[in-house]
Amino acid sequence: MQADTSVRETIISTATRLFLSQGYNQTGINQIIEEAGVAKASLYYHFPSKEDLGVAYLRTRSEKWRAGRDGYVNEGKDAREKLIRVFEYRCLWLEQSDYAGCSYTRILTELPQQGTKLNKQAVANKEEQRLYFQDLVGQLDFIPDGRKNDVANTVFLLFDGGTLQCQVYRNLQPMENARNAVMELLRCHTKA
Amino acid sequence: MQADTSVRETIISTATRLFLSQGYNQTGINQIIEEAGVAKASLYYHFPSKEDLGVAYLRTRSEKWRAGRDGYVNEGKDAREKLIRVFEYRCLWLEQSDYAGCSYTRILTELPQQGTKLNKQAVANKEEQRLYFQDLVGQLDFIPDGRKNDVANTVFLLFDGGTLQCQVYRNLQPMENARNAVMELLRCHTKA
DNA sequence: AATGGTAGACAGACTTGTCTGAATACCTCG
DNA sequence: CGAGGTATTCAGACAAGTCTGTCTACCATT
Repeated sequence: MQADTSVRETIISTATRLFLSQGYNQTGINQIIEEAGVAKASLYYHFPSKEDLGVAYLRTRSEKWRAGRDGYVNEGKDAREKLIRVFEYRCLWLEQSDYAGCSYTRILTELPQQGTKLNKQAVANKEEQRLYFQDLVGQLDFIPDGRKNDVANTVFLLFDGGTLQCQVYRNLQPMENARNAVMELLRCHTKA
Repeated sequence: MQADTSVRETIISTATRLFLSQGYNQTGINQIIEEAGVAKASLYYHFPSKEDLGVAYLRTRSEKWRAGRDGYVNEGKDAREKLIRVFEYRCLWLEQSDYAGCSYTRILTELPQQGTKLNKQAVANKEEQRLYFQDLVGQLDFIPDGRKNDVANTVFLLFDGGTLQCQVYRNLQPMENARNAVMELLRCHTKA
């Protein structure tokens, strides 16, 4: 088999589909290997345990998200436009996964026990998200330095709230509301 | 046994503690009966299945939340104060559960399969939450009728985002940020 | 020979739910 | 008050199925 359809990647993409649609805990190893069409020994050859597969799933998910996001967002001409475009790309992203929500959050909710490899990976991914917004808001020159943290926090809250509610209601309205709220928030700041 | 320490309620309160700290899927019937100090037959006498226990758990959680919230919130003198107080009570609530987040959201994430009793109950509880904010924002007379829906949606997004992030980061800062964002949002509308 | 893969039996632990059989509490009616 | 019937609770064995992970034995390509 070629590298782009290697067994390892087949396993990850099948696991991704199942974890997103059914949840991590409700997806068994046996279902993954059956639907991926690989042997159990092959799975355990590439991943020492289900948890390690879970970590690889989160890492892959994060890479894909960042790549797609950056490609879409960087077409915005300034930081303000870019920030709005994050929310618009999020809509595409959520639609693609059939409103599966945020994989990091879902893992954290399914496996709340702190300190495990999987939990740590999810927290790290969430942190990357937070820093991304902090960085982008930092580039908004019409916001005074003393207020940038507040704005970044609010944007992050709206992003997480929107993602969560899109998952719950299975449509894009909450994310569009979140985008509108961010636009309104920035408009308020240009006036004030 | 008296009604206030009935076996049924002991089971629910033990299940609540375990579901919140470990998650629904990762808590077995056997652990619940052991820690509650009741016989397995007693659990199945009161609840036909684990899922029914889960539904009772969500209902009880919702009742307690609404009672506590209303008691705290109704000390506010007007709708604006009340809205802020919801976020402040949420901080107390989250602290009490050791940052377990929103039980409805967690169930929806752990059991994404639509149509089950438990999933339906969780969606219904979330809907109650949404309507509560809609009602409260509707009473804000300084907001034009045409903008009330937008404001209510934003408030709901901040509430869900704050709850989620408090769960992730295990501290109250996100909820306090959410409260501040709501105050700012309302201030913006009094000016505009 | 080494590498990466297949098929599937198997171990051992865990899951929910059922069942037996007895004991206790409560409530109503005489 | 007392008796009988009903509702509730107990302890725990058991069924039937699930789960992760191990292992053997074999195959194909390099």
